[in-house]
Amino acid sequence: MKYWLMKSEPDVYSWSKLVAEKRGKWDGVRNHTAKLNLKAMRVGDRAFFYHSNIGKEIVGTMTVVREAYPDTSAEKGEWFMVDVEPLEAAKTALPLAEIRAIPELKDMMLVNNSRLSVQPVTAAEWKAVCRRLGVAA
DNA sequence: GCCAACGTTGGC
DNA sequence: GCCAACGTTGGC
Repeated sequence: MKYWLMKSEPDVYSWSKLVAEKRGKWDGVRNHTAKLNLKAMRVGDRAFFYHSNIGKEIVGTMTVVREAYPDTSAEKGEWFMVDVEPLEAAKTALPLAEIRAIPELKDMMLVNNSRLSVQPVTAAEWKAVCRRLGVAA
């Protein structure tokens, strides 16, 4: 099983929206590196939901329920989307500023390449973040 | 195929 | 609202 972090601006698509829908379509990714990460996802992989711009914090965990298929929102080009389901809401959201301050998380891509919207997370990072969120790893 | 100019993302 | 970092576009 692999671990990921996926970003969304909450006024576009938020954690609460995903929870309300129970199953969400992660579309709109228009970056090739992010696309490669989407295509590498397998059913059962875990992902953090990160609110960019507003909040700037990790708010919950998700699982991948459908692997990459053509993004229906793309007008041109070959883009992909996956389906996800929420697993657990963070008891305490973990803000970017705190992530930066935690030594074992300072190498997260979120810290060093904040613009990549779909990024891999190591098993160690997954565990450390889950502990801080107060959710099962 | 290089690189300058421009646009976008996203933290501050 | 500003600006740095990164991607993309387009002229050569």
